[in-house]
Amino acid sequence: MDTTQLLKGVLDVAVLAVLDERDSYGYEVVRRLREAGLEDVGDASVYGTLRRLFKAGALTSYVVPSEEGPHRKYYGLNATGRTTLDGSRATWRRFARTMDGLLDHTEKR
Amino acid sequence: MDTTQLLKGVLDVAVLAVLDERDSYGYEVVRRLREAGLEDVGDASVYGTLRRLFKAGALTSYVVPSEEGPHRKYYGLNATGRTTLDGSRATWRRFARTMDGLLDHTEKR
DNA sequence: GCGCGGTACTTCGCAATGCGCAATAGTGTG
DNA sequence: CACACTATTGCGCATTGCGAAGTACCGCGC
Repeated sequence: MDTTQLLKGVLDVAVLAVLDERDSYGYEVVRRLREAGLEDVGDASVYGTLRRLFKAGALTSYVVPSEEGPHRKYYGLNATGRTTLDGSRATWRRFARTMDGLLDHTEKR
Repeated sequence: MDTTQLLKGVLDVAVLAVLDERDSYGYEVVRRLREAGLEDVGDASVYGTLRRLFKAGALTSYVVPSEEGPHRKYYGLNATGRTTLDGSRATWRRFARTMDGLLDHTEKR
């Protein structure tokens, strides 16, 4: 089953959530999301989302040269990002409950 | 808060769910979805979704001339539609629980 | 009869966003 | 050296929800 369309609009919150736990860089965010259960998430989507959120002013960014490989571009939440996260989390919960209600209500007995 | 992106990929299931309860036509589907809590759903989206689902072979369709207004194009689930609904419902639940887990896990204390 | 509001559907084109793919580049392993 | 893994960027595509406009049919009040 394809979850691509379900991810729309949710990837933002998901990325903000893992960054709220601790600063991270693209490649690692992908791994953490997949470990959390979002196994089908594409790497290009995450990188794109990070850039978008940064451009929207929700994230800070700093490059950390690594001696174990290529450099890493770390991202972290700023005040705006935390506010966005709180709002999006609430929106998600309202929405998810609405959908649950709709699907439960009509489910065959 | 904008739920447009959240609707992506979910409108299908929502429409299938209300049609599973009983046959309906576009205009009424919109009303029923809004009453169920999806208040921001656009009418063009629903009409589009109905056409898409019909084209995909999940729906039956029959026109009922109405003496109380314009004709109504009724849609109903066929076997394929019910199978699709069952699958999508399960997919939604798995996905929603994954997201809930991710958001709970990282929520501020 | 005429305008108005509500019902009901279609078509058009746009905007947002997730993704595949290719390119670049550094590191360590066989 | 070829290869795999890490790490990022850019390009272009597909999907899909939506706004706007147009068509059309109905009953109601004036």
